[in-house]
Amino acid sequence: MATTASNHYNILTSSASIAHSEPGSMQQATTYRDGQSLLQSEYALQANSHPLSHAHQWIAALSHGEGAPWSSGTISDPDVKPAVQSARDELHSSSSLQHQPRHPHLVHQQHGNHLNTRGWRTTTSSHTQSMATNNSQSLIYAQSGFPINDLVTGSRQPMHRHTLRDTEEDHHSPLISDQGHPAPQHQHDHSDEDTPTSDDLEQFAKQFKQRRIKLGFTQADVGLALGTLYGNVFSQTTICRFEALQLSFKNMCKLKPLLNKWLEEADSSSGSPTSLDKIAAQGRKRKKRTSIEVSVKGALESHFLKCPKPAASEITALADSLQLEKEVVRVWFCNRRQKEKLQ
DNA sequence: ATGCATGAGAG
DNA sequence: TCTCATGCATA
Repeated sequence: MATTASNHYNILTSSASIAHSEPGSMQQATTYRDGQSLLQSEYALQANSHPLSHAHQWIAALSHGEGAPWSSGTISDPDVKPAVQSARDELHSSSSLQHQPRHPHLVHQQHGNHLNTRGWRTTTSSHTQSMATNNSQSLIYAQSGFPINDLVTGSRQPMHRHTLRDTEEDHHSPLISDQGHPAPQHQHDHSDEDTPTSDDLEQFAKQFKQRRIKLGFTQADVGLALGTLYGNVFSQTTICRFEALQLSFKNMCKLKPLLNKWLEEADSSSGSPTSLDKIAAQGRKRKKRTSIEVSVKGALESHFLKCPKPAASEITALADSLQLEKEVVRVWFCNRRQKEKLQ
C-alpha cells in the first residue's frame, strides 16, 4: 500500500507533455486531469458563491486561526484511522462527548451560541439576527441558499460531530441533539428558505439520503443532476459529505436548497432520466496521491497535537525527518486543520 | 467513505 | 501562506 508515489508534481506540472507523450498511458491520462476543464464546471459556480466565509452563525472565533491556541486543549480524534490509533480516537471522542469546549476560544463564544453536538448552532435565527445586526451581512445567503456572493467572510464553523458514521447511518434523532436544546426556529416560517439550524440540516441530510436511495440514485447521479438542473455540477464526494454532514455549516446551507430542489424533481418525475452531460476533462495533470505510511502519520499527528500550525521552517524540518516532500507535509497540516474544524 | 490535492480568495 | 470549497483517486 504504501505505494506511493512520490512523484514530484513539480515535474509533472511543468512538463505536462510528458504524461501525454506516453502512448499507451491511459492510466496516466486518467490520473492527470485538466484543471482547466474543471474550471468551467465547478469553478463556474464558485464564482458566484465563494469567497466569503464569514463568521456567521457558528462560532466564528474559532477559526481565526492565526493564533489558534488550540494545541493545549483537547483535540478530538484525529481521523487517522489506522487501527493503532483507534484506541486513542475513542478516547478523544469520549472526551468530546462531554462536549466541552476544547478550544479556549469556544468558551467565550459559547455563551451566546448554543452549540449542539457538532458545534453547530442550535438556534439559528435568533442568533443570526443578532449577528446580522452587527455585521450587516450575515444573512444573505441564508435566504436563498444560493450564493449570493458572499458577503461575509470570516471563518468557518466547526461542526463537530462525534461520530460521522453513526450519524449517517441513522440513528440520531433529528430534533434532539444531545442535550436537549430547544430548537426553535422562529421568525418566519418557510422551512426551506431561511437559514436552517443545524438540526434542520441534520434532519434534511438524513431524509435526503433515504429518499435518494429509495429513488435509486447514487450520490454521483445527484451530483450530475445538479449540474443539469442548475449548472453546478458536484462530485460524488461532495454529495457524500453533505449526507454525512461533513461540510461546513455555511457550505451545507448553500447546498441544501439545491439538493432539496433536486429531491422534489426526482420525486415528481420519477422516471425521467437525467441527462448526463459529461464534462470533458483532460489536460492538466494532477499529482498522484501520496500515500503516507501509518507510522509517519502517527508522527505527523503527534506534531499536530503540539503544533497545529507549524512554521515553514518546522515543516521543512519535519518533512526532512520523515522523508516526505515539504509540500506533502504542508498540505497534510492544512487538511488536518480543516478536518479538525469539522469535527 | 475518505485521504491527499488543487485553486481562488484573503491576508 | 492560510483557509475554504471541492474533487480525483483510492482503500
